[in-house]
Amino acid sequence: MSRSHGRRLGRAGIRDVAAAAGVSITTVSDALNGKGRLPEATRRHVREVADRLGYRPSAAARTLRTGKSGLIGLTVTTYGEEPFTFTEFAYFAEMARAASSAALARGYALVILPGSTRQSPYDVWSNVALDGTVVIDPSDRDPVVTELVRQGVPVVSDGRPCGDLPVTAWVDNDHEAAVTGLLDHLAAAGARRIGLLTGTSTDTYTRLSTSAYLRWCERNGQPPVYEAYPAHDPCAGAVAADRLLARPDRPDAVYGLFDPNGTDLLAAARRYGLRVPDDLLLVCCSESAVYATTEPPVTTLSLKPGRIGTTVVQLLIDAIEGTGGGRPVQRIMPTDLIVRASSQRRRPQTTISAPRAPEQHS
Amino acid sequence: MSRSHGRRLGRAGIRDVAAAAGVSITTVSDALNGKGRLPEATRRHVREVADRLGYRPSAAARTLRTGKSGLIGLTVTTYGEEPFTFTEFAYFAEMARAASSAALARGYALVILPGSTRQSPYDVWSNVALDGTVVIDPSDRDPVVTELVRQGVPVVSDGRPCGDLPVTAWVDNDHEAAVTGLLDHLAAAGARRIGLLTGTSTDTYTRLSTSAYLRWCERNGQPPVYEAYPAHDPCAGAVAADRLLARPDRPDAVYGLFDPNGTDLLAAARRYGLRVPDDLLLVCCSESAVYATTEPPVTTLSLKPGRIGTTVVQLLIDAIEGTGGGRPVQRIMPTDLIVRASSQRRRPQTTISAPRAPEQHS
DNA sequence: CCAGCTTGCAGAATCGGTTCTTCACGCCCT
DNA sequence: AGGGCGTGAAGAACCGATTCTGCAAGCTGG
Repeated sequence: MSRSHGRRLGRAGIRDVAAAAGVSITTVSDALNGKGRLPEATRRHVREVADRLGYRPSAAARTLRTGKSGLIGLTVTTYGEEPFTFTEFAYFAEMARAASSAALARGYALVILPGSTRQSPYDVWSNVALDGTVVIDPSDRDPVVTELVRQGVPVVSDGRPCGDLPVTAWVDNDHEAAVTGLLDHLAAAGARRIGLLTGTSTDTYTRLSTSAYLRWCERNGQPPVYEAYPAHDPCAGAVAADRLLARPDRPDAVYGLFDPNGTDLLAAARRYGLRVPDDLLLVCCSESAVYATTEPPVTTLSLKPGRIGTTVVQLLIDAIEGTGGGRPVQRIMPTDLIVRASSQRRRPQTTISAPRAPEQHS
Repeated sequence: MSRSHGRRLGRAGIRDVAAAAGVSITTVSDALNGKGRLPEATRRHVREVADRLGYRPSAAARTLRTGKSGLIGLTVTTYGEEPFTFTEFAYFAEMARAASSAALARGYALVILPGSTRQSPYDVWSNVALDGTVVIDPSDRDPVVTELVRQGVPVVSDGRPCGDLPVTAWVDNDHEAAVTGLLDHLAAAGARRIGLLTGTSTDTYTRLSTSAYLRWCERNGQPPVYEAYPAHDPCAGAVAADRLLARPDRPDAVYGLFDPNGTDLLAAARRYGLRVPDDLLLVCCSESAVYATTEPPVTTLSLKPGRIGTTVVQLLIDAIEGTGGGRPVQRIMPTDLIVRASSQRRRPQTTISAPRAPEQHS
């Protein structure tokens, strides 16, 4: 049974299968991969023997030979010490979930990698064979991206690349349209002075959203009222929310760019005795479901991270497999304004009904 | 400059470096890996040439030769169609973040893999070379785990394995102690009849928590009051919360086993005109920061997923590298009851205070 | 002066598949 | 009978590193 190969404990190689089936390794490979010219009988026989031996082809050997690993990198640009500090935790989680799902559906797996790279050629990045990489919020002249592209590895980014970063493709929301639409919505609900809670960092999301706000203010003859804070600091948000509502030119509506802004603003409003939505209209950008059940429920702008994750992966795999046509692609994805009580002057429905009325004796 | 190898666009191999440096490939390998007997001058020279050529060793080749890929699988048992449907979304996200971080710190990367496997030897699982795998909530006789162990791949699980699943090691919370402590806390706050919102599924978390509740009730002479619902259905939770508060033997305190239970119960309490915490004490198990800013803030039981993720990965890498002693290991991790207003009869502090106390992270 | 050790490096086997090339054989057709 | 063709399968190169073995030169000590 055992060949000269001396049977490494528990693993059968292709040579073992070949020997056991009485054929050559070429035949085994062809039979299992559906290639070559083999009668169905031989294929079946080989498959049976392989099954019996519990044969698993070596991923490393296949990758070495074919140059395809079936692995896709996923990385997010980080600001602090931690490999992953997400200001948009729910966003990232959902995006990663969808991306992973889409990749799996096409036979690829996602590898989570750090945003930075050590200079040495022996960091994690070069220790894993990647067919391509997804980069979330790439920074200007990102060294990882530059290096990957130099190596000929396709890179697709979530978020427009800053500067002249040479990504293969990118996907992003239409942030300007989203902010404009949202401000129009608030204005239609009666807002006269809309404030903004924004960030101090220079990523494209913050930049585009803020400039869209400023332009909207200009077009509508409203003086901008905003507070900026370092978005990666969880405590700073609450302070900034407080500051915004403490201003002498207190806004009568606020849009918060980041996920926790909604609860922070709600808390700040309570402290100042402001009723939402009566005294203050509220919208924030969030993927979190909790805003459906806050008191009052808060209108949110969803960036649809699931759709983004799926699209990013599709584009990347298309590029990897050469299915994508070839030229660089950019795709703009729609956002979704989920209107709830916090942004409507006149509450749609004040009587509270139970999901299943407990007593229905009328 | 170019050798017989015909310079594949953009990639330099070890042979190219050897040729350019005027040494053998053995010397290049040894110099770059700090092995062999080489004078520092030669090492430096080789490193410089390698840098100049932008040499990156092939991960596939190294993996094939050494048998180590530096890759760790991460998988979660799923219940529905989706590769990832998390009832405990925040839990999983934080756990994965910490696990990824810990792995990266030790030179490994995490690969996200589906919970199931297609029968064929050609699914994603066998297409990637794994040094080990982390399994979250493995089900009874999980085929993936069984197969991996058969292949000699170390497997560490988050959550006690059901049945006689042969994992290398596992990590879990002390769910019984957590529930008992939490119920004691509620009783100390004045609760006379504590209700439970639990799940219908049979995973160990649900099982252990529920049985701890039942035993506590028995010990304390309180009749159990609970409602169970399919935890993977987001809507069912709100209905179950409502049902629990609609019962004739309405509890004066409730513990919810799942993350959304807090907001659901808060909403249900509002519908029935119950004030929290005056008429109803509330605790739920959650990793979400939103409960710090709800009205009122809700006491939560944190399972400390960050710590679990870190520990799981440490144990796994120890097993991979043989550092771990060898024998199977199980580790019980503490939980953390974050006491807020919802579980204290007498509100600790009603006056308006500074924005928000920095919440303890992980 | 030479055995014996150390130092510095090269050769070649090896990991386990994929795939290109070759080849034997049987059959059909002329 | 023999050339051409189609079929089934084997041989061997190859992917790009790691690593074991070997060997020449230089040095030391008896």
